[in-house]
Amino acid sequence: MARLPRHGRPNFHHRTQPGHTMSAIRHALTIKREDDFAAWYQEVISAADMAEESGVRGCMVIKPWGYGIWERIQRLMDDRIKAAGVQNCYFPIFIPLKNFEREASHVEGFAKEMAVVTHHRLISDGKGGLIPDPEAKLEEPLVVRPTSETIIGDAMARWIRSWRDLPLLTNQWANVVRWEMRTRMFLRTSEFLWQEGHTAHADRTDALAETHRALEMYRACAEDDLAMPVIAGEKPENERFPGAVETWSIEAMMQDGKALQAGTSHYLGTNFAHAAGIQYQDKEGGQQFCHTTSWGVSTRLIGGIIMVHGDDDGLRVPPAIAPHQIVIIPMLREAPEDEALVAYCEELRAMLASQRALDERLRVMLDVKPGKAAAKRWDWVRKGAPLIIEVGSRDMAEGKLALLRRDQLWNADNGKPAFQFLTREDFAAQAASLLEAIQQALFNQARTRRDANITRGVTTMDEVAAHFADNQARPGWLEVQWSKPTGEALEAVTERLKAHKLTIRNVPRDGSPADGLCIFTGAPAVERILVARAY
RNA sequence: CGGGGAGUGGCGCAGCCUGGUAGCGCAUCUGUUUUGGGAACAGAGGGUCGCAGGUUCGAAUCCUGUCUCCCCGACCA
Repeated sequence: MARLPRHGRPNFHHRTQPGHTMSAIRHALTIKREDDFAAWYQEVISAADMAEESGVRGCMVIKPWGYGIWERIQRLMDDRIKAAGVQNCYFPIFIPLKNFEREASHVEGFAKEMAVVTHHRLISDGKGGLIPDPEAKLEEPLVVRPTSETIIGDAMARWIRSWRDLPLLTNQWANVVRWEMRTRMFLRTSEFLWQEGHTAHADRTDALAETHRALEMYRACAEDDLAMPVIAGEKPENERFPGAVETWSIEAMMQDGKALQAGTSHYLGTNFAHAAGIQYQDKEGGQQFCHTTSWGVSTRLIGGIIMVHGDDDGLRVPPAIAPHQIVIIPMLREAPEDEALVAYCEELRAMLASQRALDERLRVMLDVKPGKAAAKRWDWVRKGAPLIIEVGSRDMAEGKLALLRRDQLWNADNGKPAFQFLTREDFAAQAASLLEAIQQALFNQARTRRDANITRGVTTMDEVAAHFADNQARPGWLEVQWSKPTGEALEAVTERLKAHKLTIRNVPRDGSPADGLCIFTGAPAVERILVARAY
């Protein structure tokens, strides 16, 4: 597959549903999840018109539907951030190289993937092209931020004088650049959009509390807003953020059973405080180093939404983050009667738009773009609008409409779209609760699938190997017990896991205590870990 | 960054080996007939064949370089 699949009307794959009589569903996508998950993922992005290639390696153009979803995530996350007393700021995209040299493990972690600006002017190369002007070389190269700990650390050092200035709670919404070797739309792009929280505290206890507050905020956003169940826990030492003392994550299970790190929260100790000189005078008059944290979620979340909620007909957007929760499609015939039909639909839109669901006003779109209703319907199916309404002139005469729930698209009996016909008033009366039901249903489906694909009780590496050999289609995750080796012993463990393409995801925060032996060493286990293949 | 594959109208592809100046399906536009659930027929528009060099009378086709995408690996908040 050299390019993204088409998103026009597919050559239909007729499929007989097992257990049903001769029902053949004509899906809106050409590729099924079970046939080629990676190709399916790309087809969803293209078919839902979320993003496209830009021509620049690893960088994508995020189109209105994809960006609209990001704006919804931003809005809801920003509300949560501000509710915690964190204030938004903006810091420069260019960071002096020397900033990175101050924190050894930080630079070691990021040096391999940093974009560097070295010149500030172009000149003609004499052959019709442009080259950086050798006379315009920067005295000190500037790094395009891969993350902003170092430059925000400088600011914190300036802003913090006394214990009264603490805690200092900041956040910024920004783009960052990491020169990735292998990119995938939304999941790993060279440039991505994110939010990075940076906080400074008087002591370890406060900083750890903030680390956990952010983690819990991410769990709530993922589960309540994105309908994406996650497991919050601590990363093992080999997976820590460069420069962190503790790294915590939320991990979500994709429909192919792989794990996606959907958000991270780091306790940075005093590492960055020492590097940048972030100090305060305590109540006794002594100078103390601050304890800092950082935490972030990115446009990667959108990739997670696709792989958690998407189906063989495209994306399914949870109502809380759907740019349009309800799309009304009048069945226009390019005739005079269209005017009355649009008016009827506009009245419906107004009835809905004044209502609330999921603590917000309903977002309703009246799609009056010219074109056949059926074609527009499938466009919105592929985009994943939660509720799709079609109204024809006869519906209007009867005061009715046709309703299609994106999460219950097909009538299993005849393989046709499962339209419900109801009066405009009846629909308006239940629209809000329908949206809330869809939000819940998407979450429940995802949680049920995840829980069914976490395997516990595996106690030997032979069983691990057998599990992944026997369940290649969707191996899911394993929860195993271990003795938490460190240093070289941990490296030996990760090497053994790597043989099965496995990684340690995290130590679930709410997991049961250990009661057995370490699967790697046979020593008494101290905690349970999640092991999985990952994006 | 290593190995493999691929770039030809909006999308999916054929043509390339054996150079002769671009074709198919879908989509789009127009017309007609239809139409209550993903309409049919007819006609039309749309492409400097990723980009740059080279070979040649002539390059989508052969050669070299380069960019981008996909898969596997390494790497990776």
